[in-house]
Amino acid sequence: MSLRHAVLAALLSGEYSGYQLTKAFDVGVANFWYAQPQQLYLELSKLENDGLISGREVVQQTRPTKRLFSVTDAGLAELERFAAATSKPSFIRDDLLVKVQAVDHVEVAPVIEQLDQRAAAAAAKVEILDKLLRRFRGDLDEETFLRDGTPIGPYLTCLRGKRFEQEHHDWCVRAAALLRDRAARPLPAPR
Amino acid sequence: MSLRHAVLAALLSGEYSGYQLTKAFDVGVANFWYAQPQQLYLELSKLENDGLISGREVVQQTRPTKRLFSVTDAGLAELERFAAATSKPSFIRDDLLVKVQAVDHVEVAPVIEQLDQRAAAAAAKVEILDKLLRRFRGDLDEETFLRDGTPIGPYLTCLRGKRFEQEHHDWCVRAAALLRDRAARPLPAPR
DNA sequence: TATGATTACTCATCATTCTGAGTAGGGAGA
DNA sequence: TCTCCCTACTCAGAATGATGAGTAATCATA
Repeated sequence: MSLRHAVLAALLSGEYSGYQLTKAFDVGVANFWYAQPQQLYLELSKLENDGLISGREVVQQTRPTKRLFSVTDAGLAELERFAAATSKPSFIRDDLLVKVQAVDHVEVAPVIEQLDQRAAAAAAKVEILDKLLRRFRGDLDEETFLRDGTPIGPYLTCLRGKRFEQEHHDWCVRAAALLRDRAARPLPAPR
Repeated sequence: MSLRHAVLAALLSGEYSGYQLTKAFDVGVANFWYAQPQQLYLELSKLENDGLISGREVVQQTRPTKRLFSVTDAGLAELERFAAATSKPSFIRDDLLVKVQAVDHVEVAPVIEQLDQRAAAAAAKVEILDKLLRRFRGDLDEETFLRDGTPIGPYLTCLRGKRFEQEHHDWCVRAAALLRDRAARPLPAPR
């Protein structure tokens, strides 16, 4: 039950509509959770029913009416409780890694292609996150911001996300180059 | 539907019983997937029913009888198909990151404590994976192994896992130190 | 003046993962 | 000898997440 808390945590940065959240979940928030729009809308209504967030309608002339949500005191208390509870260990769960694991026994070409695609996507993500980080810290340099800037939470998760993407990128590039090289040269037949 | 393929990929390295797999899923295999023992046993029986793996009973004197599974030709074909299909984007999904995201609004102490615990766990994981990597490559140095060694798949995923844990560790240590420092000094009240 | 993209959401259902509770025998240490 | 831990598994059901198919109005582009 943690999309729940991811949404709560995301709403701490201000009021958001479901739609805006779906956008945020594509960039910043995706550093610690990811979800489909439908899941977000569903979670938002559950959270509202439970009184952890409250929504207010905003009528717009040119666009459909939207509902902006913000965290209630009960929501904050729930986050407090959640933050103090023990968390599950983190782990990677990645289709592509499964494919690489099997690469000695299956066609390499499609795997290499996917590694290339991933590398490109990760690089793009790094770019985006870097911009986000710069926007967070304004004209402060990183060291200063980390010491005194606020909010520090989103900055730290963003930092983690950027590093993750960078590592992912580097690994993809390296693995792709390597597999390409091995495929080009004759090798002793894999068992 | 990918625990399925993770299990298949794991079984490529040889015959395993369900129990042995649960152990492997705690170390090497956890680099690309993680699952509870119960899930593994269930998945194994499904895979066997679908003819993707076949099991043989091994009676032991001193321990309970076990079943060792290996990938069938159909299983290999399924992996082949899977490897060529497009994969979903990877992302972090981590409770602790959610907590850090909210850290400006909740008690820091328990979050810091969890960061410490995570850092320690990640360091231990790095150790384990490093040993695994050394065992994989035997007396070859890394460069040579990456060029010519086999199997290369497990080595690459292991490498990725190690990097992930290392990054995770570093981030936890840094974030904990930072939050500790900020908590010790008086700061402008968070919004 | 179509066409497609964008904002803003909803509903239903399926797939997957997680959790708790058991079973059963052997070995090791107090 | 009592208890706990390790091997080796099973079953059922709850919780969580993913997917497909809509609705409906506005706006920009061709």
